[in-house]
Amino acid sequence: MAAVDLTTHPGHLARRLQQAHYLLWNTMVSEEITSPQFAVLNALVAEPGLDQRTVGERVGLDRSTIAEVISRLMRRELLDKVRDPQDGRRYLLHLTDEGKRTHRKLTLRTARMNQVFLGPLSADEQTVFFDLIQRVSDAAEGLRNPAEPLAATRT
Amino acid sequence: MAAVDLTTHPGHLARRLQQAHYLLWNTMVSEEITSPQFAVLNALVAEPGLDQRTVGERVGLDRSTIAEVISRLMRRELLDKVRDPQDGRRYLLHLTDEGKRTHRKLTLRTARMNQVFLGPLSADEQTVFFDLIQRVSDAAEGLRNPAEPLAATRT
DNA sequence: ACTCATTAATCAGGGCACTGACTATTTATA
DNA sequence: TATAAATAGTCAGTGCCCTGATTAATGAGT
Repeated sequence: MAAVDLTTHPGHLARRLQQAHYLLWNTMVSEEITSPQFAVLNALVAEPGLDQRTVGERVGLDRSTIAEVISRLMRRELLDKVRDPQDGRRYLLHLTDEGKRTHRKLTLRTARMNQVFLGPLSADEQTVFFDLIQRVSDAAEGLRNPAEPLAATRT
Repeated sequence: MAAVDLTTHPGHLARRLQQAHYLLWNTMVSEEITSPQFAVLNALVAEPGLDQRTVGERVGLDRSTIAEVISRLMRRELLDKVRDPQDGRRYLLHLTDEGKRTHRKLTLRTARMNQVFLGPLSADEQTVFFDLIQRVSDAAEGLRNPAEPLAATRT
């Protein structure tokens, strides 16, 4: 009795959206490099020499996941990892030439894919789409660290 | 050179949205039962006696993933699996009493969680949110079986 | 200097998600 | 009826994603 309608569940919709994206990425962008891997390449193009933790922060991956993604990128020789001489705990990350080349190539394809993906929406709707998703994500993320507990409490 | 802004990439946003949801689910709904597992329970409340493949279709999981999810639910004794006497390939799935109880309990919690999750949006915005995500997902899903190769050349 | 807390990274373990290859059963057809 | 095609489910392999425990290096306070 009383089954719910999953199409009114944002979590379910989020999962479906990601699956749809995964599918399109695979056919239109790359079967080798995944979307999270591209995000890491992109972060290192923007800020070469970041350490692992910070890259994870930039692209939204926790310490364990980022370690795995980086090890795969290293296996493909798309980036290098060097101990920080200033701080022996850190590894500093840099793209190889091959890594930069790959990033440039995929940048074009992702742009095309995004157009197809968002094709069903008008320009205005696309703006709203970004805005709404971002606001929901940010708010939920904000609940992580009670820097600003919404449920009262001050002290 | 030329790093892109990931906040304009729907795939990246979709991933972040799902992560945000995962987090909230974990804290507000259950640490034992996951959102996909709940979706399976829900499908079987709506239509008892479905076979594996069809359940997967209902909740948007492929044959391999649904098999894993079901085996976990069976390990927790939330559902039963019986060979279809009419068709020896199929397994027919039914919730146990415990499964029904769990579904009922989680239904309440997910409703509360969805309210928090969507809290940042007005009622109108929530409607738009569902509509936009759904349209994008459906369209991408429709591209699954491309009549023509979209990998290379377009004409 | 020495202890102690913090921090970067790793590891173990569990779960989700896909593809491609394989088994077993059913069904269509030659 | 014998065989071929289709279908349900499993298995192997890869990758993403999280938590909790551990290790190594740093930095602070005494």
